[in-house]
Amino acid sequence: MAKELKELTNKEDSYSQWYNDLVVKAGLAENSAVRGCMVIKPYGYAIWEKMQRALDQMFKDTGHQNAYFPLFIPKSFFSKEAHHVEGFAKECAVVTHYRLKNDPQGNGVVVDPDAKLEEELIVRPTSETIIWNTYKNWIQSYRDLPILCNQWANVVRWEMRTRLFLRTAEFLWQEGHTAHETREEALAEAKKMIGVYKEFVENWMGVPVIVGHKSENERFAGAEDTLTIEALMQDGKALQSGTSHFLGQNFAKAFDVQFANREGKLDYVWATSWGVSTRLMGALIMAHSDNNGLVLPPKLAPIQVVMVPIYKGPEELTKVVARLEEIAAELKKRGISVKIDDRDNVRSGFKFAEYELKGVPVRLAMGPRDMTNGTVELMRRDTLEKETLPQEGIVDVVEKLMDEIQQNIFNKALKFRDSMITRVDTYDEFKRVLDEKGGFILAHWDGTVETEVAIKDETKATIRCIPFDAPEEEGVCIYSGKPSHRRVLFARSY
RNA sequence: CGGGGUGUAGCGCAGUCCGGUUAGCGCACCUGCUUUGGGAGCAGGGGGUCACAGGUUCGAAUCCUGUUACCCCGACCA
Repeated sequence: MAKELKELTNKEDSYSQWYNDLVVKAGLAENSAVRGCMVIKPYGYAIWEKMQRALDQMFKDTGHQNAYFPLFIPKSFFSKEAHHVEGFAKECAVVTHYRLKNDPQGNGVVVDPDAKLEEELIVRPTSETIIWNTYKNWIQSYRDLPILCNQWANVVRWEMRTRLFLRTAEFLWQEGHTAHETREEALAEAKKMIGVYKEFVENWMGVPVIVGHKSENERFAGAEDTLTIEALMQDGKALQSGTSHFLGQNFAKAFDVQFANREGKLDYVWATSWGVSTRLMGALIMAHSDNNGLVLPPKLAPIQVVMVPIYKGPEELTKVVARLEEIAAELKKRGISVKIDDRDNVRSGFKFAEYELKGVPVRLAMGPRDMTNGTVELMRRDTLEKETLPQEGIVDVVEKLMDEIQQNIFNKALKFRDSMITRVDTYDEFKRVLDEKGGFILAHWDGTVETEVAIKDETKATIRCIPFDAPEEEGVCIYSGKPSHRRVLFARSY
C-alpha cells in the first residue's frame, strides 16, 4: 500500500491525488455515494474525537458551555443580515417538501407535491441566524450577559468541488456564539478564542500557525473583523485552519436583540462567533505525512504504541505475546494506548508498513532473538529510526518519547514553515516566488480591495492575513506603488 | 455551469479502433501446505446482467442513438 503511495509521490504532478490516496489508504475517510459528502471511517473518527475532546476542554476552561440548535433555518431568518445572506446564498441546501409518496405511475417514490412547505427551510451552512433568533429571547438585561455557548454540529455548504476533509458538502465542526455587553468585551473574546485555536493546533496537532486579521475582502459574511490562523502545507499552499469573528452589533440589529444596560438604557448586544472543522484533519495530514504515510502526533494518535511479535510457530508466538502483554500493561498504567497485533494471517513486514501508513508514533517489535537477549526493537515514526534497547526500562523510554516526538513533529513543521516565508519587494519577485517556491510571502500592500482582487486574479494568491505581530514598516505596495505601513501575508491556498 | 476523461469482479486495469469459441489479468477474498527479524511462496477455489435504455447484425463489452454516474481542470469556498 505504501509502495503505491511512494510511486504516486514520485510522479510529483499531483499532490492532491497523493493526499486523497493517503486519506483513503490510511483508513481515515472515503467518498460516499452522496456527491460531495464524505464517510469518516473509524480510524479517522478516532482522531477527530481526540481533537474534539481536547478542544471541548479548552472551551470549558475558558468559561463556555455546550448547547445545541436546530439543523433547519427558516429562510426568513437567514435573510435578515444582508452581508450574511449574500455570502452564503450560493451554497445552500434547501428543504421544500416534507413528505414522499408512491408514484402513481409506478416509478417508486416521488416527492408529494401537496406537501410543499409554506416557508422553505435552509440546512444550516452556519448557525448565526438561528442562534441570534434564539438569543433574542434569552437576553433582557446586562445581567443576562455574557452568553458563552458552543455547539458541536454538522453544517452543509453545497460546494461545487469537494476534497476529503478539506472541503466537503457536509462537514463536522464546532461553532461558538457569544453575546456581550460591550464592544471591548466582544473584541477580547474573539481574540481569546483565536488564541485557543492557535494553542490547540500548535500544541496538539504540532502544526505551527500564523495569527492575524483577515482583509476586508476575505472577511466572514456579516463580521466586522475576522481573525484567522493560517497553516502551511508541505506543498507550499496555505490552509485557513480556524477563524474567530467579531460580529459587532450586526446580528443583534438584524434580530433586534437589545438589553437594558447598566444605565438603564436599551442597547444592542455585541457578538462573536468562532469555529474549527474537520478541515483540521486535512491540516494534520498534509502538514506531517511522508512517503510512508501518515505521521501522527502522539497526543492525537488513536494508537500510540503498536507491538508486533515476530515468531515461528504458535509456541513462540504465545511466549512473545505474553512478554509484550506485560510491557503493554505497564504502558497503559501510564496512560499510553497500546495495540498488540498478533494476527497470524499477515507477516510482520506487512504490519510494519501498515502501521507506518497509519502514522502510529512508536512501534515495538520483539522476536526470539530479543527474548534471548532481553531486548526489544523500537522504531519511531517521525524519524523512522530503529533502535534495539533493553526491555528493562523500555516503558520509561517510550513515555519520554511521546513528548519528544510531539515536540519534534512540531519543530520540523515549524522549520519548514519558516523556510517557506519569503519577503519580497517587487511584483515580479512576488510572482516568481509564488511559481518557483510557493509558501507564504510577506509583502507591502496598499490596503485596498481593488489591489487585493487584482493580485488574486492575476496570481491566484490571496492575503491570508495581516499578522498580529507584523511590525510597522514603511514601504510601497508591490502592485500599486502606493505607500504601505506594514507587510501582509500572501499565499496560494486551499 | 464551461473544458477534458472514464464507467468491464470488492479495488486497479486490459480487451473496444478492425463485432466471432466459455470475457481476461493483477491485488484482495476462501481452502490447504510450506513460510515468518521489512509488504511471503506454491497449489486449488469462489466471485461479472461488460453503467443503463434502445437500435444495427446470424452474432455486440466492441458499431450507432439517447440517458446516467463518477473523476480531473476552471469559476465558488472553512
